[in-house]
Amino acid sequence: MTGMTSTGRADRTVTMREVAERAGVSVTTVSHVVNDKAGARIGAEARARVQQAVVDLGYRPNVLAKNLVQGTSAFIGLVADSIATTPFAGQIIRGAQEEAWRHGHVLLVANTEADEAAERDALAMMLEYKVRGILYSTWTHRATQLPPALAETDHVLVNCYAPGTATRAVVPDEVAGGRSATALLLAQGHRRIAFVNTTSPSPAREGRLQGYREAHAEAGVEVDEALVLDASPEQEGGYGAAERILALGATGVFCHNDRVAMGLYDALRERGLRVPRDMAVVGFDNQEVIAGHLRPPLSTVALPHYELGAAGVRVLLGEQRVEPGASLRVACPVIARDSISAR
Amino acid sequence: MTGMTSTGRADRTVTMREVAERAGVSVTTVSHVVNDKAGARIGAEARARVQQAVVDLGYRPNVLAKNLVQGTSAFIGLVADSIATTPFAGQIIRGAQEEAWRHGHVLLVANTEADEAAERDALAMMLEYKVRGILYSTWTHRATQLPPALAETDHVLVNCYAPGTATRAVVPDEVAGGRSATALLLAQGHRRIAFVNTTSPSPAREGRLQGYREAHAEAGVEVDEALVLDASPEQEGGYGAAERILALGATGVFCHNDRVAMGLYDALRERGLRVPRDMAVVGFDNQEVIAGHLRPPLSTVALPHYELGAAGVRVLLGEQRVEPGASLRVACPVIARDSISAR
DNA sequence: AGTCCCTGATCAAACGATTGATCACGAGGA
DNA sequence: TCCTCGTGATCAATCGTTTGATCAGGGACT
Repeated sequence: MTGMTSTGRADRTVTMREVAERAGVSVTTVSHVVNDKAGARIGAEARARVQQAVVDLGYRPNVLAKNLVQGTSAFIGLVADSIATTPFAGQIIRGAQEEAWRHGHVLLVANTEADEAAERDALAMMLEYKVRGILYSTWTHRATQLPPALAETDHVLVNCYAPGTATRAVVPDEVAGGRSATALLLAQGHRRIAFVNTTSPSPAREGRLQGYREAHAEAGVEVDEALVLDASPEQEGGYGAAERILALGATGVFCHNDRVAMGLYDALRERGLRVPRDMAVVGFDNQEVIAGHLRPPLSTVALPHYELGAAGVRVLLGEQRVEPGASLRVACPVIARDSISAR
Repeated sequence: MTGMTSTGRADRTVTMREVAERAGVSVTTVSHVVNDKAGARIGAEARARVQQAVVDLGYRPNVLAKNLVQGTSAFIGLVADSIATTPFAGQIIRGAQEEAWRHGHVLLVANTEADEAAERDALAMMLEYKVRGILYSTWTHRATQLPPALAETDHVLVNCYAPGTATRAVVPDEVAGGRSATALLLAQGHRRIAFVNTTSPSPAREGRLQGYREAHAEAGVEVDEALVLDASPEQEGGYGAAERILALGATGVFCHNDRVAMGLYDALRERGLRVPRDMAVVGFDNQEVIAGHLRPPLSTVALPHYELGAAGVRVLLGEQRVEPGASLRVACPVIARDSISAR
């Protein structure tokens, strides 16, 4: 426990008692000084001696001991079904971590890769660490079932929701996002706007479609249902949808996501068509690696992953109120680039 | 501390003493049963009573208390200069987290976004939690300076290194990676292979170039230095390099990364050229969103981010030995797709 | 001189576990 | 009958803090 490591560093851990001895005071006094305890009466001289001893010895308080006696921990658990299969899931973590940090809390992360046993273990571990609460998040926005252990502590759902329960959730506002994306094209004067939706049922599919319709309604433009297509939500889907889109006489396309848009770009280019002159394109997700660097850069709507994580923490800590069973909808910001009007 | 929350869940935390009382035994006995303590003599009957009490009460051991008395914590700190600016930094976290988990440890993550104050805070927090050690990681593979606080505990560098120190590091094997990428093209019979390197000095730049040379040497092919170009390491760089590459009469290109390759694809397509018929292309990074979904899918070399994180943990825990001051080089796997030979 | 009240600091009991030492007791051996 | 030994379980100290209660020693006031 004590001694030198292979790298020659002393790893003796300095305790409060040692500080007290060196400063010639009691541990109580040290505690008071270190924590700047309000209402504690410490003489200027003793205070100085303690502070000196702290730096001399390189004392670091032991948070675990502190937590133990205070009965509170500053841990927040984050369980994710997949940390990094997708680029932006990381942003949820980052948002949660930074927000937790701001409130003096520490994030305990576990990725379960949708493995039920791993999930059970992760939850058990978090409960053993007496977390203040748990954020349960999924990679895609979707409905989910809650593991029973979650009931043992406070919890908030992030990027998912549990229908029919009293659980609070934080999710992206798909409808408003779809509306924004469509409005972007409508504002450029487009009237025949194709929507390449995903084939898989999800809040994103339903929500963005509804947004597409609402935007048309707001602009007083009738929707031609034939313009709404389905395609697999990847480059291949967009590539394959090009033919149909062109046949429909659309002048603008709202793609379910940026990858679909990327595939569509390829297909258009192969036909000698230019974006946005021959076809205006809007994506969804703002997947940095893609959207910002296509030719021309893609207009899109961002999924607020960072904000989802951060808001989740705020809800958990009671900083932001959400009714039991309700979902907090986080706005999806519009990122306008050159794919809708040449500059 | 005790009571009902807004979600109607009891958050009373059950202690070992309560289990002991219900089972009619001492806490010592409970401890022995719960931990399956070898050498402890417990009668079958008492053991059963304890186990029953544990499930009845829903007891969860308090790890913090356990750590305190045992003087060890199961925490490993991971400080990253940027968790999610890049898609794959998340993989380092995932690798570290899962490997830590496998060894019964828990990861404490902090992202500092290259902010020195944040970094100091993060390190302080980790030291206060009495971490077993710290993984210090950077987003790009590069040399770095170590913050002083790192010396207070055991540590390993991940994806970076500190020249002139005794610190151990885990980094990708850039040279071997560059060699593999080039060999892929050489094996297809290409003899004039352009290399679009990055403009910014880095181990990646130097290493991959060296690998490019070594592969040629191994194949007995002379390198025409004119074939080695520099370009900004993004889509734009690849797009802009196309002209020069074509002028050089190259039949294959090794791009510094997948994004460069993506830009090059665009430029080639605009000229009516096909990959790989007219030009074979190899990337680097295996950035999933891009490489797997270009047309045709891009052959590339993967950066082993997951492995870097996992290996970092193993080195820290002494599972894998690395000499002080040395770097463990992790292989970069080749991902062969259709961009080098049509199928 | 006695009382009251600050001020500055210490005492000692927690917190929830682990663990070496100890104990009660009945069986087996001499 | 006495001693030893093995079994099953408990005692009590400990880990590094926090915190309400307590204390010593002066003034200031009556």
